[in-house]
Amino acid sequence: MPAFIDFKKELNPDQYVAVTAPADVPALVLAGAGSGKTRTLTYRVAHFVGECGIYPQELLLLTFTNKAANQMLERVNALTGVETWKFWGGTFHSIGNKFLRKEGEAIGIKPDFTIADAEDSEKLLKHCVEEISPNFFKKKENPRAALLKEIISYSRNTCMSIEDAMRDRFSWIETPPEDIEKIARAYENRRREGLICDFDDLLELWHRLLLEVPSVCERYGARFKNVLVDEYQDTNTLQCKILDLLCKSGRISAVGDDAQCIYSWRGANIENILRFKKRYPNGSIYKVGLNYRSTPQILNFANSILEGFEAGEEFKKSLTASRADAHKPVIIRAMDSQSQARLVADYIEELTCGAHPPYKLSDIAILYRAHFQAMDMQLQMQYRNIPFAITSGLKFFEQAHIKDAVSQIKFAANPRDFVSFARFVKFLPKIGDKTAQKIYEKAVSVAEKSKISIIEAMAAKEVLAKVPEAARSIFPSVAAGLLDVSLAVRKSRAQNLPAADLFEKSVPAMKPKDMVRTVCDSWYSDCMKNAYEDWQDRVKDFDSLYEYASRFPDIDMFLASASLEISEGAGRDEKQAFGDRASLMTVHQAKGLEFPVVFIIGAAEGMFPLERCIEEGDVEEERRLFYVASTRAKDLLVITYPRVTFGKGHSDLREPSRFWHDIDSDLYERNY
DNA sequence: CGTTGAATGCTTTTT
DNA sequence: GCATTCAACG
Repeated sequence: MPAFIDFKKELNPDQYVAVTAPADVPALVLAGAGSGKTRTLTYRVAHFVGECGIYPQELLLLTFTNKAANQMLERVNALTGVETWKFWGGTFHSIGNKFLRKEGEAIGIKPDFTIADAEDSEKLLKHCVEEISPNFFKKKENPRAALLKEIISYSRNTCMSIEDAMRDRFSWIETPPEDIEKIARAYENRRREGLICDFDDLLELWHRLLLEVPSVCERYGARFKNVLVDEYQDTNTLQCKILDLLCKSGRISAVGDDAQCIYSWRGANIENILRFKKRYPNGSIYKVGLNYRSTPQILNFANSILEGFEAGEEFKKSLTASRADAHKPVIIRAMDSQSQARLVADYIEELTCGAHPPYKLSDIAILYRAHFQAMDMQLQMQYRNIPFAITSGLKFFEQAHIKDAVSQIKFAANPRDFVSFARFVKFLPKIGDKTAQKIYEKAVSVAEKSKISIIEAMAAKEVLAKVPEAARSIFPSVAAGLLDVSLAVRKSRAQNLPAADLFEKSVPAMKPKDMVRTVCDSWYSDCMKNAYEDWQDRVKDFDSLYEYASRFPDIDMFLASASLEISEGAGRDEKQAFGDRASLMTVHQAKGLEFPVVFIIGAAEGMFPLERCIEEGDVEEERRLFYVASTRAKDLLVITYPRVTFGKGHSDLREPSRFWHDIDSDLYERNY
C-alpha cells in the first residue's frame, strides 16, 4: 500500500515546486551540487505515481549509470512501495538496448544481436582498416585504432560529419576525412553483417527507430506520461534528439546542473541545458539551490572556483549553505608525489585513529584527475595497511579472463560474431589471428554447404583439418562445449516463441549460470594455468561470474548486462568493498557521490588541469571538474599537490593549480 | 605461421 | 614508466 507522503513537509519550498510541477509541461530543474537533486527526482516520481495516477510503467527514468537508476528506484520503492522492476529505468544505452530488442526488427535489427564493448569494437574496427586499406597504420601520421574509434564515436554522438568532428576536436590529425569516412562505413557494414551493436549503435539505431518508424515513436510517445532525465547537462546531441522524439508532447523532466558538465569529450553538449527554453518554449525552469551537503566554508570555496564562469542570466547561481560553520579547505604542498601520498595517509590515520575517531575510513575519498596519478597513493595505502577500495580503470567484465570465458557464450549465442570467436580460439596452442580466420572461414563454408549452423560445422573433419597439429586433440571438446551452449541458447530463445517443441527433449535446459559453468570448467581453465601466473585468483573470479549469472533467467539479458553494466555486483574488487575502507577514484567516477572528507590530490598545473587539456583549450571543462570534485565534500576538503613530479626521465617543477591559486586566499588555509 | 625479445610510442576522463 | 608493435627465429 502506498504510504501517505506529506510532500510539503518533507521538501523545501523550491523542491516542492519542482516536484509538483505538472507532468505534461516540459520542466528543467536546475539543481546545484548537494541540493538534494536525487531527493527531488525521487519525490517527483513518487508524486506522479501517488498523486497523479500515473502507472509506474508509464514513466521512463534515464540516468547516467545503472547504479544511479537502481538507487533512485530503490528510494522510490521505499517511499511508495512500488516495486522497482515496474518502472522503465536505466542508462540511455541500456534503455536503447531494450528498445532495439523489442522493436528493432522494424529497421532490420534482429533481436539476438551481440553488444560489442569498447575492446571488441576496437578490434573489429582494426580488422576493417586492415581489410580495406592495409597500409593505413603504416603511415605514422594516421591515427591508431583507439583514436580512430574516438573520432568516429564523437562524430556519431554529436551527429556531425567526420569532417566537422575532426575540425571540432581532432584538428591536429592530417588524415583526409574521406579516408576515415570510408573506414567508418566499412566498420558499420561489418557490424550489421555480424549482428553486432557497439555502444553508439544502441543510441544511433534507437534514434533511427524512432525517426523512421512513426508507429513505434507514437506508441511510446503516448505510453510515457513523463520521461525523467538525470544529469541532463551531460546529454549529447544524439541523446537529445532521442528525447525530442520521445517527449514530443513535452512530457519531460530534465534535471541537471550546467556547472557540472564534464563529459564534452564524449559529445556532451552543454547547449542542451542552456537552450532548454528555446527547444521547449512552453517549458518552465525551476531552481533548487539550497545546499544541504557542505559546510559554508567549502561552498564559498567552490563558488569562487566558478567565478567568471559563463552562464546565461537565468542560470546564474551560487550555492547557499544551510549548515553550520566549520574548517576552511586545507591546501598542502608536498615535495613529490610520494611524500604527497605519505601526507595524505598521515592525515587519514589522524582522522580515523584513537579512542573516538571523528571519521571512519568509509567516510573518506581520495580523488584524482586520472588513474595513473593514483599509483603512489595506492602503494602508500598498501604499505601502511590502510584498507581501501579503488575503482580502477579495469572493471570486472573488462578483465581478460572474464572476457575470454564470456566470449565463448557470446559466440555460441551469435556465431556471426567473429571477434568473440577469435578471442577464445587464440588460447589454443599455435593459433593466432591468421589461423583463427582460416578455421572460421572454413566453418562458414561447411555450414553453408551442409545447411547446418556454424557451430555444428566446427565439429566437421574439414574444419578440424585447418586446426594446427598441437591443438587438434583439444579442439573437438571446444566445439562440443560450444554446441551444448548454443543449443541451449536456441532452446531458451524458442521458449519465448509459440513453436517451442521444435527442440528435442535431449537438449538440456541451461540457465545462464550453467553456461558459465560449462564454459569455465572446460578446456579453458587448463589453458589459463599456462597463460596467467595468478590463475588461482582468476579462477576465483569465475565463482563471482557464476554468482552474477545466477541472477539472470535469460541468456541474452545476461550478455547485455555483462557488456553494459559497470563493475557493480561481481568480482574480487566488489568483495573488498565490504567493510570499512577509504575510496580511491577519479573525479568522473565520484560524480553524484558525497563524502564527509575529500582529498583532491595532484592539484597542480599540468595535472589538474591536465597538460593536454590546457593545450587543447578545454580548461573550462577542467574547471567544472574541479568544482565537481570540491563539492563532493561535506565537512572537510583537503587539497594537495606535489612540488616535483617525475616522468619520461625528466622531472618537472610544478606550480599550484590555477583553480585554487587564483581565488581569494582567505577562503582556504595553507598548511605549509 | 607463431612466438619471442627488443624497440617504439604514448599516457584523460566512460556507457 | 607500460603496452603495443616490429623483426628475427623456430
